Amino acid sequence: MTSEERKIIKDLTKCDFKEMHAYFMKKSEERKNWTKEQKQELKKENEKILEQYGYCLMDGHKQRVGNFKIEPPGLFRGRGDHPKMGKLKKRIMPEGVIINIGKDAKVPEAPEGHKWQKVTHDNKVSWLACWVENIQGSYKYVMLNPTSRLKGEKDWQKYETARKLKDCVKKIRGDYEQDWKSKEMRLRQRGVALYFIDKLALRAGHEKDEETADTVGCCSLRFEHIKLHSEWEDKENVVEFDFLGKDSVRYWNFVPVEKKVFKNLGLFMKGKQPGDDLFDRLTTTSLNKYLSELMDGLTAKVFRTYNASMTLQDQLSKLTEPEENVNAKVLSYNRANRAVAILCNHQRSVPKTFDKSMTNLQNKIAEKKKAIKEAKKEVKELKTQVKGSNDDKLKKQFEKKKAQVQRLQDQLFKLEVTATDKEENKEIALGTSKLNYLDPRITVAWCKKHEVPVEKVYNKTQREKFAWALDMAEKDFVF
DNA sequence: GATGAAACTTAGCATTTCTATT
DNA sequence: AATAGAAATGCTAAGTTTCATC
Repeated sequence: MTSEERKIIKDLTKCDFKEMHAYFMKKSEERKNWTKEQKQELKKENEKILEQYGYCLMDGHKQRVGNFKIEPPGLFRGRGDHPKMGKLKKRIMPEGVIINIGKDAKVPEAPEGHKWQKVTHDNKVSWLACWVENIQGSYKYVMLNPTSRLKGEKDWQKYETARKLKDCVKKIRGDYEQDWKSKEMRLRQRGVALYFIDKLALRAGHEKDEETADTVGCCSLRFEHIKLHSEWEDKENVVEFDFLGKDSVRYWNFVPVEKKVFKNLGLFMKGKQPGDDLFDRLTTTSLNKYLSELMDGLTAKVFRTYNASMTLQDQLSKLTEPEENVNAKVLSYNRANRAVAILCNHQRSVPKTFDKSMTNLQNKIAEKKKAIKEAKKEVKELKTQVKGSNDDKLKKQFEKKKAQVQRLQDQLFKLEVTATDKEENKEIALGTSKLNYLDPRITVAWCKKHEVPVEKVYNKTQREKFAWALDMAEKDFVF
């Protein structure tokens, strides 16, 4: 609103937005009712746009660009209780866009009547274009698609760093346990924080300003975010975490900890009140500085990658039964993936259609069971008929029916596995960990060992993204 | 040490596309 | 061929990390 409008409108709850809402509902309804031809036409248009703007040439190789469309104007929502919710996100004009391109490359033309803010040739960064967004004043970048060589190499590097941590994690753990009894408060706090980051896969948690939603990570935990329970459900020294993390997703967990950790936390909280930092002597910068001294490339987030991938490997070996069929094995894989998602607190809201699709699935299962019952009955009948005759045709029919029963039973098993998987996955998101935390070489090696086609666990895009790991499938890789 | 710019990864949800079923 | 439901993809916000400057 303008300042004039703000004088008139002071309480949004007194505004009636029904007309606006109806307008957009109508728009979306209209779009839904487009004819097949119109939809085809739109699809073609989009393909043309992708062809023209969706690729770039990097070191002579054609690469897919990730986000080549400028973000359109609109109302900023933000996640959680965001102080800037509802602000107008302005349209970006070419005059606000910087182009980063090879020295000798042809610079794309700005839209007619406009100029780019600047054209640079910085080959030390990966972005192709950038602009400053008006809500937070932060930079937005046009970068390459995850399937690109550049991103793939970066991804591989990330997992190599995590693998390196494996060799020194024992020492690091020993060190931070020592720090729990240090004379210096700073070191005690660092020791406990690092223990949380390692054990619970918490994010680093840097300080944020008042202009963003109030969320925290490990280093920014405050007094009110934990509660100490000397006893809780027959366990001792339990820490209750309750805070909003990235994207305002709630982290709520009861964790039994070592006595020394428990006592230290009591110490850190002494004399403090809600609003005070739990780790007042610790910042992400100092923590990362310390970590980088322990191992080249080590930062707080490496622990998340490391523990996620280790959990996957560990759970895969525990859950996979070599004698089971492919569907059962895929369920085991998903369960291992799920263990990681739970560790990393990757939640999702229950899909709107969850109950309905669950019911549908149950109906299918019931139908299948009925079909099996009937087929079995027919098998039985045929069996008695076959016994009393020498009819080859009848015998063939009998064998065929038996095969059908087997097929139906396989289908039933698959449905039941799907239902179990779906139910267990109701409020858990697997995608994030699969895409960002799990070393694909573990997955690929598991597929090979257990004769599960890679397609069962990675879709097309994922296979493209992890092409570098799939290529290594010939070698037996152990994390 | 504090602060902010810069560049990159990670995140959940809405929309779009695909697939199976009728 | 139409349609519903599932799966894939797009979108862009929200993190982490590093580096420069005071």
